[in-house]
Amino acid sequence: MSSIRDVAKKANVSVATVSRYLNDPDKVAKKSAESVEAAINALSYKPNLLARNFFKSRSYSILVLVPNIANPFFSRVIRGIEDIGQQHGYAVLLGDTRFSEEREAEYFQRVETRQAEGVIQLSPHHPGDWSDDGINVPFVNACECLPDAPYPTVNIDNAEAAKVVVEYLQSLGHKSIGCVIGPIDESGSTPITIERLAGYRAAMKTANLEINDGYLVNGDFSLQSGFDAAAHYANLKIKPTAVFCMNDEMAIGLIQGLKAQGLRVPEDISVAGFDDIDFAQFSDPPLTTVYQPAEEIGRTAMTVLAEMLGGNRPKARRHTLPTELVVRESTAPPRN
Amino acid sequence: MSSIRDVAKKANVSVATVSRYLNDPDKVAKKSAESVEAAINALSYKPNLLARNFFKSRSYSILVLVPNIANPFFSRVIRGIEDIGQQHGYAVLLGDTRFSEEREAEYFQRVETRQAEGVIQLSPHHPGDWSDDGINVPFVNACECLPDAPYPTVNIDNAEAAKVVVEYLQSLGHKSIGCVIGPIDESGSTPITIERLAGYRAAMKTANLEINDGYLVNGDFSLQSGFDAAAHYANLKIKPTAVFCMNDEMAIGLIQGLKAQGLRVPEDISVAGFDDIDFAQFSDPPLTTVYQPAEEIGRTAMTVLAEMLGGNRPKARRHTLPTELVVRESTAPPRN
DNA sequence: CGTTAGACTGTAACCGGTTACAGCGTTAGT
DNA sequence: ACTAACGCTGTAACCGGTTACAGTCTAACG
Repeated sequence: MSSIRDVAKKANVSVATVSRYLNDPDKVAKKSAESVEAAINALSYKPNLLARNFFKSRSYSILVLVPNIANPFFSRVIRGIEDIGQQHGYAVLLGDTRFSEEREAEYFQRVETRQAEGVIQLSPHHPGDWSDDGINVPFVNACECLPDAPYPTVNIDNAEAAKVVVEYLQSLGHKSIGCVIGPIDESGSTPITIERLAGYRAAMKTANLEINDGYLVNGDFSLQSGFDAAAHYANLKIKPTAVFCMNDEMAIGLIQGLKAQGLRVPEDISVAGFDDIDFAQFSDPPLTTVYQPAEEIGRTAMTVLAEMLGGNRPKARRHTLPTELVVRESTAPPRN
Repeated sequence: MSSIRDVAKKANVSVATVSRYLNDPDKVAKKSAESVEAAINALSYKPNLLARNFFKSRSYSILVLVPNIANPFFSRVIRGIEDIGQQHGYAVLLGDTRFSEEREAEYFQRVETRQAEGVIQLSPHHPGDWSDDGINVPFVNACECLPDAPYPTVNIDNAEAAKVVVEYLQSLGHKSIGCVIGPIDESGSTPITIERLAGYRAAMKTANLEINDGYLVNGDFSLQSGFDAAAHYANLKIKPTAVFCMNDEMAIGLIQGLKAQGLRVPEDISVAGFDDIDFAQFSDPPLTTVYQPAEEIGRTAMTVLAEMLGGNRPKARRHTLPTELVVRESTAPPRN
């Protein structure tokens, strides 16, 4: 493998000239530039970025911590991150933590050892979970943000969005509205579940509607857990006439489960989801849900991180992106 | 930021001793080890891996080129790659190429400049597309392999798997069997479409069944393209009684499209997919498809790449993983 | 012609690890 | 007591870029 010194020798110039040619060609005389170029081609020289990055003490990489990359919502966020990252010259290091804090910590090491310059976290964990002395690395949280986080966050107004969905169900005339919730951690670090639940409760309270026992079912954001929830609802003596699911997978699973139980959607029970993943539009019936700008969340997070890495204080600490209720056919007025 | 020399000074030993302590603690006397440890803690020293990697001329990263990370099949493959990569100490650099060869080339630069040690390609492109002198970097292709590729490949027997699906449809009594195919590149570099099509044709030929004009519809692996294909089939005078789709998204889209056209699945038309993504089980009706071991493909690809990076010739050049027909309810015998 | 500014270039130090090699002290063997 | 072997340690070169600084050459100016 040829080095810059080989090129310099071949081109009869100094290494400094070669380096300058590579980084700022205007600084070298045309004649030198030509012979350097020729030497580079002759040796098919590629600068060793390991060396450059070492000297500059930069890795031009950022780490994305994601609990599950197979989740279509997260993978869309990552697309957005990747897109802007690429534009700024940052490579994306993937950290699929599989909900394991151990793996998360392992990955976080990469930053402390300079292999990544910053982190975008898609889970609700604080980086303080691993190092006591606060956050000493550029860090942005997207999607699941703890309240009053001491770092920039990019997300949507989960409580408000959930409230809008539930209010929409109420506007159709529903009074018994169930909810399939996401996982709840006893440590309380599951903000999106908590926030969306708060939105649900707020909407119910404002409308003076009661939340019966059995309306709330635990899920884990998977299709299967939505499917399983159907059995629970089917067994209730007084069934809800509508169910809000905290993500689209659970909603789609629930719809299938309800059908398996002999219930029709939306005639017997309306179902609404959250996220608006691609499949929402093609479920049967097409799913009423809340659109979350997944790629935009990723793009914003990466933009903010790039700002921080560029040495600037990010302009805003909290970025709240708009959501939009998408009404499709899985919701309808209740039968009288 | 403290360096190894700071630690050495504080611990009253040489940098060599500190380095040895970090890499092979048995080599240093207990007394030295203790003072080094104390110094490391006092300074909260973290070795600069940029420096280490530079010296060792290794990045401990591999690059994954994927046309679209938001595709649930690919993201499962990546999970597998990531899992094994982590075990071997390799970080995964994500390269979402968005089907752009330009982006692909940009990412490939990372390898030539030593920022990644090897590549796992999930598209059908040869690395030779970018550099003329063949493959000089550890390279593994997964999912979409060109025939006679001069590098290790990990995939399934696409033709055989497609044949099995179509034969299953035939065994139900179907004689008019359509096919929603994937994108076909005029340059011919779309192996999975070509192979699955070959399997479809082979099954039809063996059964002495004709492939009418209009049976084959172009798709692009998206839900929407499957949905659109439904209109085409609905407009045919003689409709197929069954349709094989080259992936599950198109199959799910097709089912919804057919319903929108007033056709019932499977009563009027049977539909089969390919991949067995999570949503297949929860479509309505649940989708008959071919299970592809996505994570296992990723794991195998990473294992092979790690072998190559370890300096070993990979034991096998071609890894063909088994598939399995998964019969669900989107397929049934044709009426009368 | 002398001076000076400006364009370009080369030398060598530097980044922070790793490691070859030489040197030291201790112990064991004769 | 001498030597050998062994365990441990420190010095300094090295990896391949970047860049501060000093130096050379040319052109323009008075």
